[in-house]
Amino acid sequence: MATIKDVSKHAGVSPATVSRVLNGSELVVEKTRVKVMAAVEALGYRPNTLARAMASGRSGIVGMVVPEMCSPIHARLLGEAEALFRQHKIQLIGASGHCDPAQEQEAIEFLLQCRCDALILMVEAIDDGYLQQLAKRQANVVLINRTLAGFDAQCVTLDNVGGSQTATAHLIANGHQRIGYISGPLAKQDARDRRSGFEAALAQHGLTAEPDWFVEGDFTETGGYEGMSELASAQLSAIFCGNDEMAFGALAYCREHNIAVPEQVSIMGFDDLHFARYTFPALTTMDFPAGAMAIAATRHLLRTCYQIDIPAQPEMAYKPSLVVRDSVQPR
Amino acid sequence: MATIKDVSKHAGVSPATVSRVLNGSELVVEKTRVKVMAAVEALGYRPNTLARAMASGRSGIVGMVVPEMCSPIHARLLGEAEALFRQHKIQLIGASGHCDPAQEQEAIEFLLQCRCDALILMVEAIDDGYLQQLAKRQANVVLINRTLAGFDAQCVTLDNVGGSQTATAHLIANGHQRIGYISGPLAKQDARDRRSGFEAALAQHGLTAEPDWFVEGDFTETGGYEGMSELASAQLSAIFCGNDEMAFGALAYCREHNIAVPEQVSIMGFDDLHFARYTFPALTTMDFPAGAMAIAATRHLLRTCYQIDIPAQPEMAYKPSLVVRDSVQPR
DNA sequence: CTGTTAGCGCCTTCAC
DNA sequence: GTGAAGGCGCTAACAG
Repeated sequence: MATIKDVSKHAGVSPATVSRVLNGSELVVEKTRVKVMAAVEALGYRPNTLARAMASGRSGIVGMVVPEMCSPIHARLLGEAEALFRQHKIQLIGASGHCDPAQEQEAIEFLLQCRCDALILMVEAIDDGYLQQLAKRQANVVLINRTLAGFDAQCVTLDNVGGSQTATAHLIANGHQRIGYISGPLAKQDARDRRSGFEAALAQHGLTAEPDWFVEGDFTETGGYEGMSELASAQLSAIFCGNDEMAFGALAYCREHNIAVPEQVSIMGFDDLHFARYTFPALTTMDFPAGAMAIAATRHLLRTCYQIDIPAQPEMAYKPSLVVRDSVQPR
Repeated sequence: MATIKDVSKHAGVSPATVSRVLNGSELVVEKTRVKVMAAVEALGYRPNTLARAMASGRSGIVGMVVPEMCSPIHARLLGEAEALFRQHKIQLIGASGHCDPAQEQEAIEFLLQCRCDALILMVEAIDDGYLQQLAKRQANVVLINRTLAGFDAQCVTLDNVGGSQTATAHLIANGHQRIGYISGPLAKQDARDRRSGFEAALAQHGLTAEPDWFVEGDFTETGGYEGMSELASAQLSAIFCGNDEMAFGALAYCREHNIAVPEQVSIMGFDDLHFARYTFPALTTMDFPAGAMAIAATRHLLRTCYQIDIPAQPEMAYKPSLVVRDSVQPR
């Protein structure tokens, strides 16, 4: 593969000049630039990103850690960020943390070794202390769905508590009083937040959270299915699931056991996965604007780390909005 | 950030020795190794992947191009490959080609500039000539879902024709004779293959493909929905959709228009997306073993490119298998 | 076993 | 405007 030296020989100039042309320096006379470009064409030369990064101290690489690359919501985050970064010739590299502190840390260290210019982290298991240390080593860090003392400007957050309250209020407004809750794993902050929003809304309307109507799931369809099976005998009029995937599982359980949704029981999800509109009945849920959040994180970095001039300051705090479909009906 | 030189000074040895220790060379006496490791610890030293790549001519990076990072099947491919590569300390970087020749080429060039050791390509729009050229520049290329003359050993394929035949045969075995087909965009090879498998199976059973019962969709839910609307009046007893997403759309249409599935019309999908089991009725479909295929591609590269000793030669040619659920019933 | 010497391909001062 | 020289951090011969 041709190097900058080959090009310089072919064009009869010095490597430095080739470098200037390639980097758009204005200090090159038109005639030379043409000569150089011709040589580049002729040799099919491609600059070596690695060498460029070494010499300039800037890799043009951004690392991103998500819990699971193949979960729909995380894939969306990755996809949106990648597309936008690539428009600016920046490479996004993704790694998964699997909600495990060791694996999250390993992923981050891995990315750091690649000398990423910046990091976008959606990590849930790793402790604050580590992240605080990290911020000292690498200033360009954006956190998704997590807040950290002293880093407000670098956190793209979703108001899980508020979203959950809105959802619960919608249930209550529809006349539901006996509302069950299938939670995500309480080891996760967002699961805790969504739960507390639920309970806050209940309290606000003079209802109390019955421990028997609560089950801790795992954010998967299977967890939702099993959660529903535990709640089935409690004569509840509505079930709020901590995410859509569990709602899908709950719906599957109901169908298999001839529990009519929404006639016998209303079901509410959270996330508004693409698929939510294709369940039967179509799922009423809260919208998690993952795409917008990924773009916000990306734009923030484009501005602060790459000094690319993007008009407006991206919104960093997001609120889920209610998506009304068919799985919740008035009681 | 500490460099190998800092470590060598701190340990009182040469940089080369530090390098040896870090790379597990056996030519280092235990005492030195301990000294070095202590220095590494003390300084919190992390080798610079970029520099290492430059010096060794091996980046430890594999690039992967998929059509869309956020499509479920492609996210799965990425996720599985990433997980397996990372076990071997190899970084996978993903890019999306969006089924557009220019974008696919751009993605590949981008990856090439990062000096990836190998490439896993799921590209559909780019022409054979380009890939053949590419194979000359970079020997370690694995193609997913595409065959290329002279590169059989590096293609992980799915038998779309055969899978489609199996599916169609299942429909026919269930007494269906008036079978509609909602196809993927015929610009894509897999869409064409699936269609021709369908028609071959029809012919094999003495049936002919009615042009009026065929509609070209776009592999999305919306496309399936619209396709179904076109076919709704044709009195068909079964509809075969080119992929699950279109089947989801078709199911949605039926539900909205009170067409009972499978009583009035059976619906068959293709891919077996995770969600297929959560539709109503649960979707009968063909399994696209994306995870296994990603792992096959990864293992192939681990063997051929990284000389990592993995017991068995991975299977490179996959056949979809029938997944019977509830959306297809005997006529 | 360990240190020394060269680069890997590029960018970036500094002179000219 | 352009060229020469040095160095980014590391590995890979080659000596010893």
